[in-house]
Amino acid sequence: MTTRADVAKLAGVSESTVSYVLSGKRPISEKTRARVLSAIEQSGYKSNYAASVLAGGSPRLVTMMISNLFTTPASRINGALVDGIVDGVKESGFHSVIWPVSNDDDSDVDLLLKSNFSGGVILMNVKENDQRLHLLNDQKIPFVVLGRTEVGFDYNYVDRDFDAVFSKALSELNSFGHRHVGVIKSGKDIPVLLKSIASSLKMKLSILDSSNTHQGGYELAKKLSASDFDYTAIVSLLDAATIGFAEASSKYSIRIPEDLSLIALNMLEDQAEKSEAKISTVAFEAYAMAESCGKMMVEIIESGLKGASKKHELWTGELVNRGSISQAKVKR
Amino acid sequence: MTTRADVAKLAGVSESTVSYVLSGKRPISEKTRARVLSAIEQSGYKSNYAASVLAGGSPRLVTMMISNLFTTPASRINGALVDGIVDGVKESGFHSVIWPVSNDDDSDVDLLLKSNFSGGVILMNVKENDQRLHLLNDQKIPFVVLGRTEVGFDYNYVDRDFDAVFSKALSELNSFGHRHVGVIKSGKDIPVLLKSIASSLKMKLSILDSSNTHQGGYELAKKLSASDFDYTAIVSLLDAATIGFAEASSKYSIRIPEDLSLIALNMLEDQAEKSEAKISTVAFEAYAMAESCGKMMVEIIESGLKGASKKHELWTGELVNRGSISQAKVKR
DNA sequence: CTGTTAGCGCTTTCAG
DNA sequence: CTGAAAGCGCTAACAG
Repeated sequence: MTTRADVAKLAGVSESTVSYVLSGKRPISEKTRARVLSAIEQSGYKSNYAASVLAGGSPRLVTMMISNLFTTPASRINGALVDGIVDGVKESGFHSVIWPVSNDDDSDVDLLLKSNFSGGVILMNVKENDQRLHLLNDQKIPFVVLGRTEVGFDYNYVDRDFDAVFSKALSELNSFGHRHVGVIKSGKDIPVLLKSIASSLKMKLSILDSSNTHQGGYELAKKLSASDFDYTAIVSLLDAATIGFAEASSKYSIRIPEDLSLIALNMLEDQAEKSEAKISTVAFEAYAMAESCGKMMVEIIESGLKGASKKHELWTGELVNRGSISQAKVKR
Repeated sequence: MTTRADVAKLAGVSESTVSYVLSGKRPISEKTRARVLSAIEQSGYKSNYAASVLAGGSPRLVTMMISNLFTTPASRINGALVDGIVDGVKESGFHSVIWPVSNDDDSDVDLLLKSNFSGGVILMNVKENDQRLHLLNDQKIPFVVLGRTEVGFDYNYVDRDFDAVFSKALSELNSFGHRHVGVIKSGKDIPVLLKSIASSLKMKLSILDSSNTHQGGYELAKKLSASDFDYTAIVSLLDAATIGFAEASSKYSIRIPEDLSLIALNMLEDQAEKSEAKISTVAFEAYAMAESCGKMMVEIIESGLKGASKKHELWTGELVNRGSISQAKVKR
């Protein structure tokens, strides 16, 4: 194991100089920098993470805490989010790890805090009043949430601006003359935001309950085709189900009225792109959003003790109208 | 931050004594042990991971390196494997993290090796002659592979015993009188093992190419129902596709001959259980297998310098016959 | 712009 | 059975 002492000797400088060319925390002449760098190269020196952390260097590692990583119905969103964070963090010169947590056992969270080897943590899939936020906040560990939940104190997060997202979708439909809109989602309640926007636009909403799977959407389509409904457009909050729904007509010859408009809200840009049925969407730039979350995290870690300012970032996404069933104006 | 010094003072013992009650590496009288323990309790002392690693304590952390965590078609297997490892490792008193790696960029792997903060690494989804194995082996970092690949040297792994798995499935079918069997898988080649077992049983195999998705299986069923085939049984290597295939008949009224036997090989026990169509399977105890992998990893880390013995563990799984289409004997 | 040095908190000899 | 003390490799004052 070569240490920074070996490198220093090899380069003919002091040990601290080596540290400083590595951290860039103080000016170094080009000459010595070059010598040190080549010495590092030659010796195959690898910085020792534990030592650096112990000595007070900020841990160049961010931890993603994701519950239900594998239990949620398969949707591509989670993957895009993780990928985005990983890349965002990496671009800032940090690395990230995923810290698996049991869903209903905080001992894992505890352990992470104890071990204290990560510079900060990114939370995903937060539950209502998620206890982890409280723990992290109490321990004064830098964290940012990808998403939001109400906990009674302020914290850093980046999230989709659902207000704007819903507005965009409903306004679009409204401008096409739609007054009664179906909402594809799991469960029977209507998101408050959606409801209030609809009411301000004087539009009526009906719930179309479905699981977020290709098959769920397919079955929904089948059910609808056999029923009498009087909404003229659909807004979907489920990505996988939307694809199943939209493809039901083209692939399995389920008869869905051609003039039924369909706008997906929680769907990745490229996911919509790849789907055979052309689904309109208020694009969810999950990857980019997560990437910015990663960068924000690093920024916060680096700003360190200077007082963690609470930052928020909201993402909307453009309305991408891909035509097909979604372009139809109301005829009936 | 309370340190072991604080604890020592509180308990009225030396610092090293605290360390030793924690590690159990030397005999401690019951009295002092109790005093120390309660001092730890009182002070809320948390051991500092970085310091412990730096001082030469073995890192109580194992790293899972999983490529393609999110790009592979959604199957429940990966999730079960990760969960199993996490739990297995945890039971041994270690913790695990997932180290995201880009698919075709070894810099992530490198970084992990450099930082050198994890006691060992578990590799999943290894490719043919996976470079990571070489890196890990060169660096003499303890690792075990969940799965197998040929790399030219011996290493620790736990894997399914496909030989036995294939044997079980084909023998079962053979005993029912089946002589020509379809094989659901991606791609057109037949696994060598499967082929040789079939030939020793004098059975003929035909490939049924499908993507490993519910829909892939569904479409396969549709295609088959419209074609003339003369195999009387199917062995499937794809979990998601198998479910789609089997449910095609019950849910979407695709006509599949009732006497067509179906045995799934890469399907979780509970996955088969939950599927509506009762699919026979040589159960893949992915969770349990992964759990044992995690334990093996810890064992190897702990055995430490004593020379890393190469261990292998093979899992088969029982044939679970759930009836329905799979119980049919050959009639035609 | 560079070197010296005192720790970070823990593990582990060595010496009772 | 228990203590004292020497580092592990690095960071960040402090001192030029």
